Amino acid sequence: MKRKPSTEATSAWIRLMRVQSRVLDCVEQDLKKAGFPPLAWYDALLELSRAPSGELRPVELERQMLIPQYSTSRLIDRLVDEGLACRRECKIDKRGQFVEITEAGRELQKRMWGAYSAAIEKYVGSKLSDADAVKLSGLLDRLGCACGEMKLPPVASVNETTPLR
Amino acid sequence: MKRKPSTEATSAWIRLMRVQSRVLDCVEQDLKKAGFPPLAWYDALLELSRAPSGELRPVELERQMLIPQYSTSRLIDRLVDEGLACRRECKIDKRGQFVEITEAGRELQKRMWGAYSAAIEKYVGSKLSDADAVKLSGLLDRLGCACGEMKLPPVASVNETTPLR
DNA sequence: TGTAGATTGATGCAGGTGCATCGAGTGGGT
DNA sequence: ACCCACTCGATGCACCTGCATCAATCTACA
Repeated sequence: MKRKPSTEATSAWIRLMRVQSRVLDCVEQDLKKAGFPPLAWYDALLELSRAPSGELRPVELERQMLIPQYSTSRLIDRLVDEGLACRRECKIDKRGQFVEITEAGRELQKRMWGAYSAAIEKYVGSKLSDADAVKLSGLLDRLGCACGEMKLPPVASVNETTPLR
Repeated sequence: MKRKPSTEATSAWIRLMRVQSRVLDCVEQDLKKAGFPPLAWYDALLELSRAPSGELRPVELERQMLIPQYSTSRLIDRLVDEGLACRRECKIDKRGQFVEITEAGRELQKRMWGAYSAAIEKYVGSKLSDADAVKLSGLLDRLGCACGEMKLPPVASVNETTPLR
């Protein structure tokens, strides 16, 4: 229980940290250079666009995106400010509300996916064979399930317009 | 050149993003609960402690840690504020300076490694066999070399007190 | 019904990050 | 010696995050 981490585990840890920040940086940089907002916005827009009638309770969005409550709250503020979503009252629970994606939001999400998917291909797809990508996913999954309920919900439904981070 | 990313690549990307943020969160949480500062401080202290005579130019530190210049500058401010390092003038280049780790800094680095290594064992070591950790490292390396000069320098020298992120 | 406790979402504050820019200092070419 | 381009490190600004806390509302249960 107090074992020292193996050199291999430590080395994997180091690479996990370095490589993901590196790759994420590259992808975000590409998106930014194309004039798009941060990836978090994309994730939120995607979740909203996939929801029935394009609306979600903030609380749902929060759970989908695995980000803290206050973070969701402010992200919604920004989306609303930019006209990508709007708040709608929730009649069944007056504490709550619904957030609905606008046409502009849907359109931005689709345009971002173009740049996003290209970046994924550039920084991941072109570096790994499909088989290796599968191996990598498998190994990562084992780590993920480690610390708490790993929630990787949209994985099954990855399709043309689907991915998010 | 304009290929669409494979489902496998996309799925690997999603997991890479989710799993690392999840695992990193867990580790940082453990350290924070033990009353330690953020991991970035540890990294800096480690680099300094490994440098000959415990001092580095900010510019070196920056290159070791792969973080932007302004970030290094402010991290050093914080370390100095906490008495973990001190600035020393650089006689050979009056633009520059040296940052030297203090005894307190060395001591904190060692204490953090205790908690840090335990966390790595808990969230990585215990989830993967050595063989799988090696496989994971290999796959990640291929991704890393992707976007720019991947600099994973301290990897070779991983030993008892070594790891960083 | 009444009330305690949980849930929803917002916000003030402190701190961290990215970006642009600055002033000081160096070094190479003329 | 001079100048220009470059490097080094700091800093003002906007924004983003984490934390703690708040008010409003809902729910469960006595």
